[in-house]
Amino acid sequence: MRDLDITEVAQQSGVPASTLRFYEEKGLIASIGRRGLRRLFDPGVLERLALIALGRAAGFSLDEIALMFAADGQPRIDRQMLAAKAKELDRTIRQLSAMRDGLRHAAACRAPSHMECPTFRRILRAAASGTIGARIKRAPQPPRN
Amino acid sequence: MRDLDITEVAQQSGVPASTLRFYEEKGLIASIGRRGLRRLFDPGVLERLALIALGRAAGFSLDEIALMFAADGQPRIDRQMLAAKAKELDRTIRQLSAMRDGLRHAAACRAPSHMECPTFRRILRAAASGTIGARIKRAPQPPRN
DNA sequence: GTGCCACTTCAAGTCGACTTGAGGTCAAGA
DNA sequence: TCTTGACCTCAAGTCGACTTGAAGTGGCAC
Repeated sequence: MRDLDITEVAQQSGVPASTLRFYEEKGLIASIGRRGLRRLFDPGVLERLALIALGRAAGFSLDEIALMFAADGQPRIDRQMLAAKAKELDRTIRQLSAMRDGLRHAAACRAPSHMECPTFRRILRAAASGTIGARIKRAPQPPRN
Repeated sequence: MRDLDITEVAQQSGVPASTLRFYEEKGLIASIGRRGLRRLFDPGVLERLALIALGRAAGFSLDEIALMFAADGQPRIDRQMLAAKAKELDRTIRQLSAMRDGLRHAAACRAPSHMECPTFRRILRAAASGTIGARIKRAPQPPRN
């Protein structure tokens, strides 16, 4: 398979060219040359982009993902790191599940106002004691377009 | 219960004073007066802050949360909106669960490199087809301090 | 040979939710 | 009365992941 220019990579990966340039600048991907000004990429970049997408979806920052690639360019992913992230995700999932159940109840509840619903007030207390004043990081979001 | 000044609200809610000022400016909370320069709040602001924390934890933006309070200051929460958010959360939860399972496997897998593990490659393909090029919103995160 | 146009670089802007800093004010204690 | 120090305002900065805009360049079709 021959080299791909940035537009082809963008098309095949769904990642905008501006993002590819940004990723290159960050050291997440590397171009193997130029045709004129135009960057050329090894087809392997597609797998790499998939790996990056995977990491992002799992909640890793770009900087963390960058660390997962050793100097030789081979992914060198720390199993402890993965386990830790899995645990973190699990905690998040349990929180979100509780929240979802609460929302569902609140949506279905027949109390005239949510403030009169005991379940809602219970959730509220939980939020007040646990989540209040805590920094929030959000879950996957639909594309902007 | 008597009125609280901003420091008391901060202490009792765990929300920094700077954030309280910010929320007031955004119209999420209201002070009921001043003692000198110092803001005074009705104790009910604590419940309101809990409600805001709850909304944030459920993934609502501050602007969305602001809309949930009618002009009279009473929460007027649309049940459809709650149901929609519950559904959205559920989708997120399922995605995160898949990701967690994948991470767990990758962490435990004995293949010499992740790239040689079929399960890992399957997850990778999923990420490539679904998540690649999609905007990400992250899940709850520990406080910064 | 020449024009087009998609690429290039680099700097700056965006978004959301706050935080930080400089300079000002005022209630309360000594 | 005077000092202290915690609050005040308003503007600007931060963080992460990109996007956007202006100005430049070079391969390719004609």
